Amino acid sequence: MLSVPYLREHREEAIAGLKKRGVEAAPLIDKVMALDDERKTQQQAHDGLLAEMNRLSKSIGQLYKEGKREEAEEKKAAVSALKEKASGLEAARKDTLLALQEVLEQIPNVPHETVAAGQSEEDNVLVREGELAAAPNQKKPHWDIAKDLDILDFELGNVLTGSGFPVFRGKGARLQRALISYFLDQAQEQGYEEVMPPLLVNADSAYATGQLPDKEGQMYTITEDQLYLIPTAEVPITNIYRGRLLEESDLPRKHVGYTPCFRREAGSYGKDVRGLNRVHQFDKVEIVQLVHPEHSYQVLEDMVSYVESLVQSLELPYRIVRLCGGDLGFTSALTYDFEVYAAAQDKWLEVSSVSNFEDFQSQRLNCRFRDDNKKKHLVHTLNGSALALPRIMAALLENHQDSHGIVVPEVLRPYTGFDRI
RNA sequence: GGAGAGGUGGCCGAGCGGUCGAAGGCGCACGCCUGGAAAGCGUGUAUACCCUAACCGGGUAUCGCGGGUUCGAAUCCCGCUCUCUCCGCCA
Repeated sequence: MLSVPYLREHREEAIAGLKKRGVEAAPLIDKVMALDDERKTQQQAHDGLLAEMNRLSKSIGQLYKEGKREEAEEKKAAVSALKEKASGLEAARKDTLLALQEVLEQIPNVPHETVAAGQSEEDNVLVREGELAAAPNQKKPHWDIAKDLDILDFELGNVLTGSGFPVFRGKGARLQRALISYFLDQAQEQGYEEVMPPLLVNADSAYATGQLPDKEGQMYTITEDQLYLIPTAEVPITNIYRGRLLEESDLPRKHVGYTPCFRREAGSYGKDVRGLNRVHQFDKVEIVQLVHPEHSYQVLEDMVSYVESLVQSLELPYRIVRLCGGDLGFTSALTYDFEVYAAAQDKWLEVSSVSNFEDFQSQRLNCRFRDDNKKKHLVHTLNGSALALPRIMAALLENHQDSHGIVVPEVLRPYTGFDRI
């Protein structure tokens, strides 16, 4: 979330920026200021009272030592009286703090200056486009080819779990694993440290990366233990740094992780749900960086280039768009989406989202670094899918098909052990 | 899951209910010393928020977390949590 000092010092900038999201921020910011002022006043009163009580209590000890019992008893009564007053003040202060928190949680991140105003994906800006390869001579949707080749079973998933839980099998499963290994190996070459995090996280973690409270309905919940299935590896990986104080020389921290991701996708029934286009459990390799604020936008571009190189290496037609204000995630300041073209469906499928959150996440994460002067600053966090598997699989099947089956891209062959399906 | 032991500052380690944000040591920083270094000596060395022009000074809170007792708690009581040891169960 945004910090109060930021909102104080950059009020107009924040209002203008948030307008690009269609958010009317002025009333919210005013409320933040008012609550913060109230909080300060209350703290002053409360602290003063406590100081008085502390002074008296100390003197009581002294009085007892000197044997002045009566005087001590008098003071005891005085402190007791103050105590009641103090607890009232404290309750009020807590309420104010909670109210302040609540308002802050409603304010999304301020979009970067390059973000266009806009309401939906219609307003996203095309950044660049890969070459469109020659269309395959056969155009079966991936769910049909997959069935023909017996590499993917949607019906079986229905039996085991429910819709949106496909079962990969045979060469399909092998291809899936090849993609994961390939993506992990590539990221390691770029200096990302691999991690295998837990797939369940607690509420603190979900809160720090912004899944709670805004996106609670999107996560599967283990109510008995108050845990959440991760919707993305971003959550556990970023939370490695929750509450941490780093040295400037520790930066950047670069991590890559493969995890299954679980999403309820509530409210999206009927929208592009065929085949692998939208599923409840999917595999994804995620890259995460924590960097010095001065470098975060350079790093964002680097991450975009890296993801682009992955998509290119898979010989898929792609395009990169810069999300407009309205399409931007709550916590992001700037996001690039990667879409690949699925030839048979004649559709663009989102396969990666690369974002700079600036210090919006680290504020909640409370992850800072210390510079040479021992001053502490919030780090900037970034992440990106590199890549999300199902739609990559869909695009591979649709774009690399011929009448005999599927041609496996060159880079994956060392991993699959076969060049055709 | 059961039994026991324990969680104190960057680390180690003291701490009777009162003047303890916390002895001492190590480490670290700066200074002195030295041709230079080591040793030695000296000084300093937690975090957050509030007051303040101030990274000077002052206030409040923090000794795993949360409650309670008390005029006053690192010190007493209760709950939780984590670590270690033993037992049970188990991929």
